[in-house]
Amino acid sequence: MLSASDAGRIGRLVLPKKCAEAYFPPISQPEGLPLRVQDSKGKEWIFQFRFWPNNNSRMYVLEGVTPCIQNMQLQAGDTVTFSRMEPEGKLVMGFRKASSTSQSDQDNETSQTGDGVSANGDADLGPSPLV
DNA sequence: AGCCATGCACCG
DNA sequence: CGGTGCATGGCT
Repeated sequence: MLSASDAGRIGRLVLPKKCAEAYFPPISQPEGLPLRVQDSKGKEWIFQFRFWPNNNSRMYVLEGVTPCIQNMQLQAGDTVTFSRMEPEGKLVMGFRKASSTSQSDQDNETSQTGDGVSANGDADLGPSPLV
């Protein structure tokens, strides 16, 4: 879910650590990687996926999200979802409006391979290995 | 004890 | 003066 700072004009979106390490490629350098993500309209966005050192851990952040957020008219409280299409590894994104009164559910139904998320055989091994 | 949202200091 | 990168505080 987008926070005020996520939706603000800073252009940075803080990513939950668990989500980042589960659905995005592992990165060992703070600069991270440029990610190509496709939305439900087929439009493609490029985000810089990186992290900041925080305490003894990391804070994962998506940079360059402002054009996407503006194009989708997202605001704080709205929910953004990411999924990985296997085996392509293609990233797709969807969003759900926070307006509880008007159920503007979008959900991304690309109906491509139909495989939502998997290809993760190391579920119960603990934290993802780094470097 | 750790995470995450945000404040903020330093650097251009 | 604005942004990046980080630290801190609130909260779980």
